[in-house]
Amino acid sequence: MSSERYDFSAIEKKWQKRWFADRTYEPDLTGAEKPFYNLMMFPYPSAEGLHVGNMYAFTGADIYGRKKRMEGYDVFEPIGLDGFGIHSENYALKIGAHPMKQAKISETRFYEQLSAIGNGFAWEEKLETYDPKYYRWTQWVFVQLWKHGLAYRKKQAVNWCPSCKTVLADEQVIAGKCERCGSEAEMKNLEQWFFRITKYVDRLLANLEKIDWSERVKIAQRNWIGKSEGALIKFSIFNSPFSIDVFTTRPDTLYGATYVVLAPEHPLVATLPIKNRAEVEQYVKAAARKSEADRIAEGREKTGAELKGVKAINPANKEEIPIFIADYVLATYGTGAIMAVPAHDERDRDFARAFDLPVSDAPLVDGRKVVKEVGGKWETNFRLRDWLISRQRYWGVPIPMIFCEACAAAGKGEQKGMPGWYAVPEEELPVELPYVEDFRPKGKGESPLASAPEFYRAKCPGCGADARRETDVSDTFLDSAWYYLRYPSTRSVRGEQIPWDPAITKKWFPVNLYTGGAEHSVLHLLYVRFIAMVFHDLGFLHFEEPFPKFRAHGLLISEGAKMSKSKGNVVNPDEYISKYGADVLRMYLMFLAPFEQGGDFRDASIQGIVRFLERVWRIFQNGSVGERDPLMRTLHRTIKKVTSDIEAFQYNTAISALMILANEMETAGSSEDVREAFLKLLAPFAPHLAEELWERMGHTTSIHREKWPLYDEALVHEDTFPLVVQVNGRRRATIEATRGIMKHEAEELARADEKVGRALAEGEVKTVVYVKDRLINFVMKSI
RNA sequence: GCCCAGGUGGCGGAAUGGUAUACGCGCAGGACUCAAAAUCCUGUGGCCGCAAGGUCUUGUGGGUUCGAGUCCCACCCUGGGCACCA
Repeated sequence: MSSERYDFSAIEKKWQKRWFADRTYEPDLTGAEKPFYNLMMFPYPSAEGLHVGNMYAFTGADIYGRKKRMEGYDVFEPIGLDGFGIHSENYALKIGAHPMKQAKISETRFYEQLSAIGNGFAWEEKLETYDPKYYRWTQWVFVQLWKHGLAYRKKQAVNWCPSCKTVLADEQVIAGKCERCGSEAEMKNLEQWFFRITKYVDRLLANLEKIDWSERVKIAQRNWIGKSEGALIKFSIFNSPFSIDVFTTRPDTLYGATYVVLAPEHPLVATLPIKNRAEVEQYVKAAARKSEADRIAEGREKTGAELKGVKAINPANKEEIPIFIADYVLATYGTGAIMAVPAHDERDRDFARAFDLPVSDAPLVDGRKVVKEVGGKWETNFRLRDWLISRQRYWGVPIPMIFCEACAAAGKGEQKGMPGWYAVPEEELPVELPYVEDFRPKGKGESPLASAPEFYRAKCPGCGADARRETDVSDTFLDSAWYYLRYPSTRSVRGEQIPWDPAITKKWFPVNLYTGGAEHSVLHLLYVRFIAMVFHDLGFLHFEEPFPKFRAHGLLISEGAKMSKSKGNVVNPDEYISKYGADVLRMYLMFLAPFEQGGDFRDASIQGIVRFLERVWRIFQNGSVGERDPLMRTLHRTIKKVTSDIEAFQYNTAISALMILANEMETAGSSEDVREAFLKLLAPFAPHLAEELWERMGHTTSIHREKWPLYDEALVHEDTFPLVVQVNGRRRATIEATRGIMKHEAEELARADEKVGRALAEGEVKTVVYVKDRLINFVMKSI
């Protein structure tokens, strides 16, 4: 018996090096016969390094991919860095570094860490979003949207983060706060670039029914899209040519509408002949100053102002009713005006109470009929708004647009309604982000690039006159909205001339499995679907849903709370990898709870996995027992369980099954066959150890390219089963019985049991329920 | 307020409507050791009992069923998401 120690550190380093040199995880991108694209959300290297939560996510995805590879698929598991954008820039600001230099440092660090976790990454196809070779195509994506009328510029009230000093998309404002830094977002009226995601709203919603995604993520997208069906009803204004269109989902309450409310920003406010103009304008101004957060902080007490001198007419009962403006009505939803029904709507009731308005007790009517009677029109509204792309920051993809004063004055331009604006010609891409010493956000609604004349000076692509480049950069979520399309084409010869190679794309898409965090439900996962639909419609992609199967992993918490630096409970994987090894950490993370559930990281129980892998090591140090094998049935049961558990992302129970098998191998001994099969089952979870023991068994090729074991259904069960005998549903005995016995045989066996006999003697048997190969239940008459 | 997910031993968790508590952690006792660590063995939900055994137990209360952690109804609690969207 050898007593060689399990030197995980040497073993893991050895195999990581060998796999890389042997290109073990590099599929043949052009010739693969059974492509399987196993994609995981790439990390943003914003902080000190990889988070144990990243490792949790990557390991879970990798296990699935490793099994697929062993099932004969050509698995492609790429990795990269989402290193452009506010998160990386904020980190650079915090540590006083320049983001362009810091990116290189973070890159080295992240790639080192990502190498150490033992995933089957296809390193040759890695990409970084801040690489001009990559963002050249991000700009190209922008240009395509522009050319097809899906990118436009518009002045409107937008979210502004006073700390990040930039505008934000609606999706990046969480409960009134900036998604990145947590500052309260303000509203500002600014001219910005938008993507017309709302054009795709119907498909974004309808396709959710067709894709296999974690249900909670689908629900989040549905809520965010916020479809509601209702009616558009016209309220004319007494003695006036004007009228107000309102949107309501409850036309059946029309008789109870006792006043009308406009959003403070509603255009009619300026037009109507209002008597108390000064008072109204004061309210409009006050409302404009308020941030979302302010409004929430006020406890939603209703404020507003009556528009004196005008009255609206309820089209149902022809009554004259007052008109108000109030900030509880949003300018950006519906028509920016509502009919108020204080009897049926809580918000209207609150407002009516604050302003002492009468509440009507008019009964409900048939909504369909009343809409017809008053000449209303059925309409569907969505809460989803267009995607705000501009950011007044430095560290991002420059928006590839040029504005020409001369053309604007002459009304010339590339797109209707956008005089003076031209896309940078595609052959001139990328518009490279220049190194700028003072990259800090300025807070004046302009990017730092607006202070760099050598950057913004350009010639107009239309007329050749001196013109000015757009100086804002694009939202980071644009970088990640198409990255998955680039991976397989990064090394393609044609990848120099086109963003994604059509032949390779046809072969590898759509992505077979996408794994990532649920926190991106309405951010990344919505944008990426939108961009895919656009390129599908433009004929560049053969699919419109990029990820037919998506699984959200659970959240890994620590000490009962979400890991965060301020709480000081962030777990760094490095120390665990150096102390226990990547295989132990991988298995520990996967063992603590179901993958889709997440769990609490406690190092106390990591010892169980340490013991397990050391036991496995020990088993393989001892010789095998030869041909006759007592473990065949346990083995086949384990193969079945591990196979189906991996498919269902239930890695915790798969590991438990492996433990049971290993325990039996240690006590009963195991043959070569059992050992080989065991190592294969272990390989996705502990790839280094499995590979090492595989080699020591005399194999010269990688276990990760071996065939996944198959089970024999006939061997999954024992010949006997424990027959549970119940009397009135209470267990009285357990008898070893032959599988497949008939009811009368089981009954005979059961009656022969002394305790059962005693229980049956107490009454008369009414019925006997027999569940094959499981239990028999005597139901007594007395009950 | 609305929408999800969940509530099971001291802890993480396991259970196609069919032996609740698999697997692991922890704990207790034992073996090995001069000793410790490591390892191995045994035990480990509560209550009653010397024991055999009995009995109760999956957030609470009802229901369906021969049989409910699992299905139905009501409620309580925790975590997450959305939130003045008409």
